[in-house]
Amino acid sequence: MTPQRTPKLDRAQVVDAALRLLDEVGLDGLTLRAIAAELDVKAPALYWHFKDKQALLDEMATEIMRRMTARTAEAGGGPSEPPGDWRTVYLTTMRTLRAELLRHRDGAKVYSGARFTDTSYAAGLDASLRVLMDAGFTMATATRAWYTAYSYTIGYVIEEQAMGPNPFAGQGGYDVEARAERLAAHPLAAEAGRVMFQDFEEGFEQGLALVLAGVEALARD
Amino acid sequence: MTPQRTPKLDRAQVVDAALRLLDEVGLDGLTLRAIAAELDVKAPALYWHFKDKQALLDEMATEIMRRMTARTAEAGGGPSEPPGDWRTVYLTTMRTLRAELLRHRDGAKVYSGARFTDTSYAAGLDASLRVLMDAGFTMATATRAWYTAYSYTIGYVIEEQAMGPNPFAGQGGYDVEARAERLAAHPLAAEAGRVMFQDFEEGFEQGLALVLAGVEALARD
DNA sequence: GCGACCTCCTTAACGTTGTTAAGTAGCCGA
DNA sequence: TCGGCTACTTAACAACGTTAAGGAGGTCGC
Repeated sequence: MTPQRTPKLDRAQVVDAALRLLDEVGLDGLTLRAIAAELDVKAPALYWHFKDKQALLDEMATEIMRRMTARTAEAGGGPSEPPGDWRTVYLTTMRTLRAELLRHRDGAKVYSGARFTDTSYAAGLDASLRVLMDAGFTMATATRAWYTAYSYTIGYVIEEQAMGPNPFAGQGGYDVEARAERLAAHPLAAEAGRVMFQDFEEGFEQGLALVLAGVEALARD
Repeated sequence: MTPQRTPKLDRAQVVDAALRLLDEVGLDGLTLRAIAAELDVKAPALYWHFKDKQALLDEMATEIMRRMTARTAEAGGGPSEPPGDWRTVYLTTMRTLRAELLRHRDGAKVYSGARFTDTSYAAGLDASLRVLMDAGFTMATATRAWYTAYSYTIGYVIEEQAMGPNPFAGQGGYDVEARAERLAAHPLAAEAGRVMFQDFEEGFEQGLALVLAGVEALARD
């Protein structure tokens, strides 16, 4: 199409195209040939910019992380603004993480299966921990509080996205009632399915509030 | 080797061989040809027992789940025995889940990427919820308490196993100090790495205790 | 202005993968 | 003895990640 003069591609363009394609075809359908086609290029061209497919996936995960820290920073105010309550920062960080993972199909799988290609996550983590420690937490407790919510969020979104290819389908993605019928012999488990898989948004908030309550309980030891 | 008379294989043997091979080669190396070779059989033979590879992976995840519920049941006593404190049951369930995921290389990835092939998980879930509700929890709160710890455990083990191919290597799998040096500009983030990645066993326990504290806080609303 | 060089892509190909089609050895009931 | 079912084999296919070799287009030295 476009005649394209000098360097057609750079790493950022490839990552953008790959993330765009991911939403259409999912992680299983994300082939190098398809990504290359999206960029009007042949597959081996990608090897000029990335060592192999895993390196591209790593960069995609890093990009997701960067967008999350950027959004967290603007939500929580710049470094010179007065930091809000540590609770607000804590909740906002995890909500933003989930939102950014949900933004792409199989986002949590891509994210959790990769290693970051740079240390740009450190600034955000540092800021989060600073807020907690300014509130009186020790290093160890602040880290544990952060990592526990982090693990919870990752695990929650993985389960959430495993329910259906498109999380935007909401309660339509998975037939909760059919599940309940199958489990007629175990009424509690059947009813639990309705609680767990009906409203993921609300479910995430409740679990996150639970974790926060645990942090507060630990803080007043 | 063995002459093998009538039906050489059944589904359970294939699943066992696949789980055994998984520990050696990891999820990426788990090919149908390799699994078949393990069973002295050619790859297409597996299609007699499973619709496709995903069906085999689903069965593997289901088997992991079955082993977990079995171990949880024997740890928590049979259905007729007096159930211990709900806290004990809650903690034991999640510890057993983690232990069973760690038992196989990439166990958490296999587990979280699959759908159960039967409803055998329902009995265990039912029992767990029953204990919580006998302790005074509502249906909604008991479910939320269970699913939050479940998500946390899944997320934690995924991160844990992502650190290195073999979790048994312990602190040797990932160079924590090299990470700290890279993050010299962000001292809190650097130190956090030591807390998060040094001792996964202890780290899991602390996070689990945190979640439990949150459940208790919610219980006395 | 010309050849050498570097950048960035293409064409061609390789080995491996999941999967399907077709065939076949052994058993079982009629 | 025959037909048919079960449980496998052999052969083959398209698609995948990846590598090797080459070529177009620009830049630089001289």
